[in-house]
Amino acid sequence: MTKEQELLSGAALTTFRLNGQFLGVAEELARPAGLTAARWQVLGAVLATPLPVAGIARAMGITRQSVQRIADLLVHQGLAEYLPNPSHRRAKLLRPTAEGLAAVRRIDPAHAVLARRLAGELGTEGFSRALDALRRLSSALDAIAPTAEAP
Amino acid sequence: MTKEQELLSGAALTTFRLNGQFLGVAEELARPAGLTAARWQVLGAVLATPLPVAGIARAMGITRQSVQRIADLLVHQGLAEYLPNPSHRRAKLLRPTAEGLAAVRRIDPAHAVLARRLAGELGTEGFSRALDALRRLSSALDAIAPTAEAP
DNA sequence: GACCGATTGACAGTATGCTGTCGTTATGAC
DNA sequence: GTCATAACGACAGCATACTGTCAATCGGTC
Repeated sequence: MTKEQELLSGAALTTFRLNGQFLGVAEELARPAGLTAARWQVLGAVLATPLPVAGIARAMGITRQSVQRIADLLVHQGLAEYLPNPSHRRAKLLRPTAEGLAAVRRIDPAHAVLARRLAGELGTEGFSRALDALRRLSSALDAIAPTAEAP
Repeated sequence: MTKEQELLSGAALTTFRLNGQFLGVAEELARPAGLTAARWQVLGAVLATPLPVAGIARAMGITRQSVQRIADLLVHQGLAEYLPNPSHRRAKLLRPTAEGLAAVRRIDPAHAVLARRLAGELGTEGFSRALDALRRLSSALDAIAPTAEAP
């Protein structure tokens, strides 16, 4: 195995692990608010401005179908609602309800505590550089592995 | 939201995206060899030395149940086999068959090409530093969020 | 104004990972 | 040597994400 291959495999494997770790803590943070990590994430995506399901999917980098499922659950749960979209009859806009907003806000304190602890481990500076590294890696993957989205 | 919270959310969100990207490329690489990303990963874990399912799970940082499922599929597919474990009657050791080894080797060339392209984007040095950042982040999460595994 | 391609939501099927629970097997304390 | 505890595999059920397919809608072209 070449050195580059070791780096690629290491990065992928570590990312898989990291994904599990972040998912775990997100799930823990969200549970007391009656949310799951995925629902928190979708709700978070429309906190600032309502978006259609496909738009949320693009913002999150996952498929519309996955977001659709979560969005329907959120609406059914009363944490979000669909608004008519003036510019597209089918693509209704998703927006959190008051209850949904309250749920997200309830997560905030524990989220802040965890963020502070992590920053304590890495140093705010190191934390910031780690995030940069993640973003660069993601961009590089986008650059070399076009997801068949290039028309 | 505090600055630390922005960093934590950004890191989590970017990791989720990165996970999807690495999973996607791994799936693409593995498919021509008749493997999936998960099967490739499990097979890769026992290339050097046979391990019981629970051992693989620990090495990969996921649950034994998930590994068990994949391992059974690999055995059923003829790509791996269970060996009697001298030191534990139930915990049979998983080992790739000749066919399993061949499948993994078939992935190698495309893997090398992709690794080289990614290294071209990031620079080998930058790639290496990115991997370090991933590992530090993972360790920091381990340090502050014990997965209830501390007796 | 009619047509064509792209976007969107709906629905079905599949892969992966998780939790929870149970019986079996090793390991260590006594 | 016995017994409690931990580790392990087996099985069931759930959450998330993906692919594939189809009909409805929108936007631009002619």
